[in-house]
Amino acid sequence: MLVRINSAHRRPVDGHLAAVAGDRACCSEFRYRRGSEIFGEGEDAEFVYQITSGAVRTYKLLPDGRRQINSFHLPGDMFGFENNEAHRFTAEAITETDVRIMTQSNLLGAMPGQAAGPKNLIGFVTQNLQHAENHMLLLGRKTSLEKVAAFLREMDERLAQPDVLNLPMTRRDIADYLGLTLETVSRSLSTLRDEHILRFDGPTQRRVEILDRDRLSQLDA
Amino acid sequence: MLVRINSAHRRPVDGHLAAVAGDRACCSEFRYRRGSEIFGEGEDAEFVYQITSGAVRTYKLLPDGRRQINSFHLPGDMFGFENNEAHRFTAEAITETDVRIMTQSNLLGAMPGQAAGPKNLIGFVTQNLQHAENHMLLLGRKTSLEKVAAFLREMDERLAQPDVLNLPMTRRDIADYLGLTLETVSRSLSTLRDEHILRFDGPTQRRVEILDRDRLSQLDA
DNA sequence: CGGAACTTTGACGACTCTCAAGCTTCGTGG
DNA sequence: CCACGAAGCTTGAGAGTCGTCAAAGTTCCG
Repeated sequence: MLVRINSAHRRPVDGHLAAVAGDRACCSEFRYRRGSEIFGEGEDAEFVYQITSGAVRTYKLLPDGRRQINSFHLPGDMFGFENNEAHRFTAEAITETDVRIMTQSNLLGAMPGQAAGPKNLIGFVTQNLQHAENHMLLLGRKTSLEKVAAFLREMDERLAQPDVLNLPMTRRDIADYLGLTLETVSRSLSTLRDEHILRFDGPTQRRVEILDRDRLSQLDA
Repeated sequence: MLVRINSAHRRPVDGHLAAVAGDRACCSEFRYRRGSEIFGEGEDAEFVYQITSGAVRTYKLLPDGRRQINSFHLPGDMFGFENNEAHRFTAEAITETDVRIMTQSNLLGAMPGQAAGPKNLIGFVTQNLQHAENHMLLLGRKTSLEKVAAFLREMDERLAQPDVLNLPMTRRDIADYLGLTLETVSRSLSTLRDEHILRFDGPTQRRVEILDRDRLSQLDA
């Protein structure tokens, strides 16, 4: 379910979309409910998205339902750019999520064609590629504990947390990101808790405090 | 070991590098011996490469030596483009390999800044990203037999073989590409042979004839 | 021609998955 | 605000897929 929350002409205040597009022809804002689909694999790619709040998962499915999550997207992240082709994966809101939207063609048209830098389209696609390359190493060659440790380090870094990680995704999401089952994720987290590398904060199991970043790094190969 | 085999001003006759660069400022040619390194992870990215004959593997290593091969590169393929940064993985010649080389800066300078199409840099990086996304699904969620079947389908398609696949890589290379051990790859191939889905051609085990593409596809999820 | 590299196959083991049960948390509606 | 049902999480026991270790045969290359 999609709810429009702003006028189509509201101007963005900061972030990549504005930087990339040169702050023009931008952006509608939309809100997606927890679990709702933003776009589906195979659909024509009409828009590019940037998260203002919430979190998004992008994934592929096998015919029998096995799922591989490519990446999690957090506030500030851009996703859905497809270079004038169909979406190659599905995007869903993990929690209630607000996004800015602009059309792919506006983004392309607004792009000056210059070379390097993280703010242009090549830099954007290259960042995704780099993440995918690192993730292939994780999926193909790391143990379950190493995978979970790497996941926590990634979230720790991306959420830039002073204190407690507030994970938006379920154990199953984490499992499908790491190529594990949710039980194995749970067991690995329990192991890290027993080793006093992390602790769970409060009643929920989604709030995690990293107690020992050094040992966490050691575990991640 | 690197051997120069052509004048620096030989003009390319076809393929991506020429198309991308607009057929100018191109290309020296070099030959690499079996197993020699073309560039190393972390090195400054000076050149972009296109294979004229042979095969190349690109991979990352964990500190303890576990290896994940990102991709195999075959004649016509371009690799090594890094958008003005350091190489993110190592590239090695699998067999004796001839490549065309041009500098990254020439490639960037020669690029007109326009938008879509598979022949420009964004299209090139996007192709790599797409391959990586498919490979994450394979690594995270497919069984050993599905992985080997997918590998054979990929090679069958890319080598565009009328008859027999002549695989340049060892079982260990295949294993490190699929996130398996060489023994598991060997066992899976034997299973496919026993099922009359493929047969080995001649004395070597590197020449494979696909006997039943339909059943091979079914096995690949 | 000889040795190194590669491949296959077997036996065994272990890491991770599957299946299951029970508990906790969350979200919705009364 | 509380209650209830659904969803999420943990933990255990057992099984299975794939990895490890080992040995022998084959191919390749100098």
